[in-house]
Amino acid sequence: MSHLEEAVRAVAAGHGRKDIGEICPIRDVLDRIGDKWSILVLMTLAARPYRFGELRRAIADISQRMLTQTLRDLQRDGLISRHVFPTNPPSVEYRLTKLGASLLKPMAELVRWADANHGAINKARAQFDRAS
Amino acid sequence: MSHLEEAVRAVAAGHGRKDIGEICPIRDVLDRIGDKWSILVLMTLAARPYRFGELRRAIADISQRMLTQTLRDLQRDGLISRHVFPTNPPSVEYRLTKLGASLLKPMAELVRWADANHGAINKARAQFDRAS
DNA sequence: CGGGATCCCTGCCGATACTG
DNA sequence: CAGTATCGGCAGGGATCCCG
Repeated sequence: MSHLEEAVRAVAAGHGRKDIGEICPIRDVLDRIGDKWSILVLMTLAARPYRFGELRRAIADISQRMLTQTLRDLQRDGLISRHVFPTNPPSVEYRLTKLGASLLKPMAELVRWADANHGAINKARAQFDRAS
Repeated sequence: MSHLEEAVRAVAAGHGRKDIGEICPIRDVLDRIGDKWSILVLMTLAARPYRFGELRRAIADISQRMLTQTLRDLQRDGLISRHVFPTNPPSVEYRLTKLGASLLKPMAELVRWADANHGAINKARAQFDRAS
């Protein structure tokens, strides 16, 4: 919890900067966690390597534009690796890096929490909405 | 990890629905985690209850519009509670609920991960950017 | 003090069409 | 197959003004 307190105090101090990312690497990570598709891609790749089209079919709702962009961002952050096989037609495979795999552990904690508590959340929402 | 696999397979199956939230409560939670201010507010409230103006000063970069909205959403989800004291001028206090406090634990894991690995991420980014 | 209402602009993201 | 390029809608969120 001391990391939290640290971050909090850094923010509380104002710190003279505009970009929270500068004082708090957490934002950086959360921006990736928070975006619409990153997690889904990482979770899918947790099972095994996938090719582009495979991923597209596996996630289904994602547009190819977003899949491309998400993959590039994840690769840029070193969370997945990209392997091109110069076949014809070309074939590209994506897989988790060690870094990416290590992120899955804390993420699984969050998933477990969500799974265990989304009932309570929905109840709270219903009650809140009833009161207004 | 079985929850992950489950979610993955549910998504992979297509499932015939458009809204991921319906098949995967994770999205619900992640949307809140991912938004710009929720976590910062929760982390701040982890230390002690805060009044509205106090929070505003503590987080500093947040606009009062977003603070209001973030607090309402968090309250709606049952993560924080709101206590009005009919003094003059009025005084409103926010504090974590048990549910909110329980979320802080898995979040701390993520924070720890981010803290431990943002160096590797930045290195990966720099290398990726150099290669293009 | 603790908000609500309004204006406005930026960036996310989907749809579509094209390329090696 | 595995992308890139372009257009456009619309929601997130900042700035500002107002109110009890």
